[in-house]
Amino acid sequence: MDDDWAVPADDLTPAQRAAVEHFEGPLLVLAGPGSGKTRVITRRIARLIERGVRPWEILAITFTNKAAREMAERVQSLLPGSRIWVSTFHRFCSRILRERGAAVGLQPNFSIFDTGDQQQLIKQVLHDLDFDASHFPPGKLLHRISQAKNELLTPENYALRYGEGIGTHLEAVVAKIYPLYQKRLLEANAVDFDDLLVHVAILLNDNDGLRNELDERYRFILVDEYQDTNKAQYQIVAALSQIQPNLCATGDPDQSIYGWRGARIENILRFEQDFPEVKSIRLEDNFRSTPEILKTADALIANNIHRKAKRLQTGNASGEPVEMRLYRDGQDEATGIANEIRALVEAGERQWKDFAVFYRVNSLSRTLETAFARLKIPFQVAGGVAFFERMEVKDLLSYLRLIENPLDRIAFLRVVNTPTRGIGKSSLERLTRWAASTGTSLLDAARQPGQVPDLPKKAAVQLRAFASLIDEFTDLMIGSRNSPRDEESLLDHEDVEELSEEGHAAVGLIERLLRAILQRTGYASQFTDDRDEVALARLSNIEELVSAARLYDVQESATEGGPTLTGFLETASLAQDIDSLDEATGAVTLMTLHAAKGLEFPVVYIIAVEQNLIPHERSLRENDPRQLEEERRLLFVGITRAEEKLVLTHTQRREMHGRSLSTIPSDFMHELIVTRKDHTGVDEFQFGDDTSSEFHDPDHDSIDQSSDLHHSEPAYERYPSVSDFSQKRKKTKGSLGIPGLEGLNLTTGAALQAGTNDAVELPKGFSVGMQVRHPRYGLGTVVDVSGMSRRRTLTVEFEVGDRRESFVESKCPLQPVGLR
DNA sequence: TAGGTGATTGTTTTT
DNA sequence: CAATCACCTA
Repeated sequence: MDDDWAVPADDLTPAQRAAVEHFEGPLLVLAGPGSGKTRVITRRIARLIERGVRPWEILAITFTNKAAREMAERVQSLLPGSRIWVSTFHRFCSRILRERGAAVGLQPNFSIFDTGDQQQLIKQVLHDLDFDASHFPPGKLLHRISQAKNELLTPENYALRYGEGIGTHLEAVVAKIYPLYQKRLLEANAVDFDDLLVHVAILLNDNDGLRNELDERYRFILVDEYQDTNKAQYQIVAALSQIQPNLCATGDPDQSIYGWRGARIENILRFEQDFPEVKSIRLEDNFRSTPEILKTADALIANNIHRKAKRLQTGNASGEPVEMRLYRDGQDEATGIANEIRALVEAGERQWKDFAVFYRVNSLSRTLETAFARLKIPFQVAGGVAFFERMEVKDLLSYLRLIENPLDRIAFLRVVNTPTRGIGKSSLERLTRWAASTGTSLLDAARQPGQVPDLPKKAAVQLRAFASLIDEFTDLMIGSRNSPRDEESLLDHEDVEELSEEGHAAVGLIERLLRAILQRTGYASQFTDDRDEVALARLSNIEELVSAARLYDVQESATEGGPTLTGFLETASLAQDIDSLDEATGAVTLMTLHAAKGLEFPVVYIIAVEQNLIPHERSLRENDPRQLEEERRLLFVGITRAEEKLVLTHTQRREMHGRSLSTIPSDFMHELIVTRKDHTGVDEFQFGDDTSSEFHDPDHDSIDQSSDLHHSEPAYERYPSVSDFSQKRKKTKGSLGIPGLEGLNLTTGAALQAGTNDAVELPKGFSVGMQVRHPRYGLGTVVDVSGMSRRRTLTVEFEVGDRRESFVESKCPLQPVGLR
């Protein structure tokens, strides 16, 4: 959707123009998919500025960082020099809290705890309260606490509502855990994701002065994706729109897909009651998709009962029918899609970046990734194992966190013995206990280990050394801040040389700090000894983190505040999966349906349209029609991302947790207007040499069973039996335990998995000289085999890049080439 | 104390 | 199949 800013307002529809031109007072824009909502918002902001509103009086909230960045750029390019602040709710709240958090007990350098940090913290709390973590899974407790926070329930109020004897057993436990959890967060000068919103909501609620000040300051507020705001976000927006009710909410109830994390679709539905003076505008013309795609989207969403009916119309030219394909299994599905994409690109019809593949759960990306890699198709994956959550990245970030916020006990415990310094579990236990009893922070306790009873001498020495190390880093940070161009004594020769080779670019604050940490802790050398895949991946992640730091340094040095540790850590904490996506990159995009919101692609595949995935098993459990409707909306969002071509797929069998299970078609299948194609009779090649022209176009063999299967059966009467999942698992489990099989190395673990119910497959039996293929490194030759049994190790020389790698046979993703 | 092993466990989606 | 965890040994 390219905006042509040169054209004034005559490229807008009447409805769009009305939204752009509306000046003061509340405005609700109900925007169907592809109706030019983003363009309306940017235009509107520009128009406000034209009318004399100061850029800093405008607050624009988007759903993603990426959208925020793009929106700021668009406004900038429309009205050069007008910098407006666009951000996500979480980022906005974080900024408020850095400035005004004292009232809720936060210092400006507070840490933001991610899910992993929360888990650690809740485990400590359970430990301290003598609860058994195995009986009260931390994840469940955290979920409850999160729900409570989303409802703005403080620990006290939660206890009042759900305390002993009032709620369920679990709730009673949460009522005990939650207060201490919250106390520990504040003691660590930290917040979790929910707190960012909750603290601000409470701040605004309790502090009229602050509320009025900010209300006046943000005269015009625009909130996108309003259908996905939760109670806290609602309250924040409402609090800032009292004196100046110039609130513009945009969104689409049919695209509300975050109910599970507290989003309230009602917020948008009742906007008109909340702001009686509201001007409401509906954008119903779709400029994105073909009529075929729109028709199937409309047919699907029409099955939602709790919904305001809406027209979806387009003047776009007719295109291909929407396809519903059946494959045999996930492998075939992935290979089939990969082959088709490759063929279309090679025929010159499409570019790689025209394609996107969506799936319901992240785990479905793996098969796709492997197939794409094998067929040498460039692709990018949104999310998956997020970069900032990788172990080595988190370790290094934890050093930074501890430097920034010495009270951050989670960060302390993470790095105090990383890399190992001989500070063991029991020493830390003693340290922690003493610190708690004296009210000392862990880092301060480590500075005076002599005070801690029963601490082994070695541990005491090491703790003191660790504390001085952190002090060193802190000095470095302060020093750098004051004189960023000083020569760094902590940098070793290599770094200095590297620097001078790169010219005179001064190393920025964060990069300098990271390099110092790496150098002084020897962190990276843990991985430099090994030459295995994992170690290499870790090293490259470290590299990537340093690059990210450098990028941040460079970008921020242009701003008034310059780079700060807080800023960098915040960027890392609030990073989103899709931030890293790059439209310009010539690659196919893989992502979850949730991540797809707000995006568009010429060709879209949605895979695994199967019962228990779409709709997801967990949304069927409680037999709650509202949850089912959210699943339907999720599929609706996916479908409406497609511009020209849409292919939905499902399979007969699907691998889950290493088991192959037969699938049930999605209930939504019958609600869609699609052309069905059967690809199960087709032999998709698996290990073929892809230099040959063995490509098999499935379409030529496929049977067009029927077109337009549009049943009108209501879906809600046919909930599936979910239980057979676990039953099947138990049944097959026993057959795997064939005694001695693995020890004799008759076969690999992977082959065993594949051949469970039928005959055990032949062993892979790699031998020297054999041609093999690796999903990432490509073709290679086995040059050495050593070790026995499960230690059996292969060394492979790859054709590309002079690469030589070793793998443990039972674990490596190598495939023999030329075997069937 | 560290590192490895075996066993058990789980599990949507994300800030 | 992972990731995590409790336990075991050097």
